[in-house]
Amino acid sequence: MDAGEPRKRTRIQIEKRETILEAALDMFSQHGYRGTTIDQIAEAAGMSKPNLLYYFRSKEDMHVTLMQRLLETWLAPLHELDNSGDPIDELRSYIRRKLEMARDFPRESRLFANEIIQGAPRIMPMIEGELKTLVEEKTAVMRGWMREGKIAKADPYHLIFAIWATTQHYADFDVQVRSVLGPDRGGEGRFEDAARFLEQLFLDGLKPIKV
Amino acid sequence: MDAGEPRKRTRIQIEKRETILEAALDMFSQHGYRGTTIDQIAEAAGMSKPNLLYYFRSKEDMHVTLMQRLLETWLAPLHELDNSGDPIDELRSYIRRKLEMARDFPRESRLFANEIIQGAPRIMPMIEGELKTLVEEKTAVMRGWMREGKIAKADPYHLIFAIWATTQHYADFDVQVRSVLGPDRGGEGRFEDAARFLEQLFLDGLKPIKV
DNA sequence: CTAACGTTTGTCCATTCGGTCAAAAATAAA
DNA sequence: TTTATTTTTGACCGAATGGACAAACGTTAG
Repeated sequence: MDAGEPRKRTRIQIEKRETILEAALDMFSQHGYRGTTIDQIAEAAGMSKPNLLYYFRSKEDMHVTLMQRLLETWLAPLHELDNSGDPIDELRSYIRRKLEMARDFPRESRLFANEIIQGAPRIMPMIEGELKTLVEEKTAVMRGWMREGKIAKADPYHLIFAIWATTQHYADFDVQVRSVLGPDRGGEGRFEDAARFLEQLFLDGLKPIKV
Repeated sequence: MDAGEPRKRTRIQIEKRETILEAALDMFSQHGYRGTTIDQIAEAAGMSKPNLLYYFRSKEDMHVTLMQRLLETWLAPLHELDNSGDPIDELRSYIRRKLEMARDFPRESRLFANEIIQGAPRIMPMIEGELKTLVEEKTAVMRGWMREGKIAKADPYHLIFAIWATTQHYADFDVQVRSVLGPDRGGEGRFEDAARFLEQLFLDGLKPIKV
């Protein structure tokens, strides 16, 4: 979006832009793009609307900026999936990292979910570009592991979807999860319970152990 | 919301209300509550805005009506989980039914997802009521199966979450799924692939088969 | 036909929202 | 200090939006 010159930014500009993005992330992830008003963001950021618009040309400008940063963070765990590591350990670690992201960056997860659910109107290119490329690379890795008999044969695309779905669920559907678990089991411990469960699910499934 | 008298409805009223709800479901599931305008719904329903407002008092009225119907449909598959059936078959069937719902009612799934992601502002009572009760009932069933050694021991709450997450993913994140799978694998067959994968995942997991 | 009731529409309104602008205030450079 | 530059704000604007309303239109029962 930045045209021409590389725009050197003041210290104040850098700081305030950060403050604004933080507030925008709060609002966008909670109310969605259309559901968020510039005034809301401005108030959350502790400044007036015209002031905010001095740092970001438009609402969409903020959203785009957030989205660009987001995908990077978001795909990091998958990037780390290492071809040369022990396959089972690598899968286990990937699931754990992804679950940690759901725990530590729920706003980012919801922002992403909001965008995808509504047809990814603003980030389709990134989905079809970076994300798709990375997934292709990692499914190839998994296929290798399957060929070597290190993990069971299964569709690697759907495996990745399943990992995404199960982990992000704890961020995106947080209120439902907490509500269903109730006050006693819905505390912070729910992530550890989830981690234990998911490890078992992905490694052993649910068939009874044969004796 | 209906006060006092049980309001007998004309044939026309019944039909038009249905048409409107259909259009509203389309719009709400695509653009979210705030992102949808009454004009959009009216146009999709083929009538004028004031005409639409003759059948539904307000935008929220439509949304609430949709939500109430939604949860019923949504929980039906879990309702069918039968204590007296064969546990493995029951789980398999539940997963399949849930996946079929994602395939056949993606708009409903997205509507629900939108609502939950944004903190369930309009359906919290239903989550804490019907949904929670049903989940408690069915987790008890599962615990019974585990006690009898019919399925492996695992946290039944998180098991239900995992089934919800993995199946609904194919509706809610549809554009991402299709985009990643590409034109050749992203066609209608993706649901069959998903069904196969999920069955394997939930029953056997991914550890290599011991020889 | 006519009265009663159900349906539809054009017009209007208050509010909200994204965004502009010029001018004031603060800050940094000279 | 003076000057230049950056930051902040109050006032404003046009478009969009949710909704009200009365009048017109259609339908049907008596």
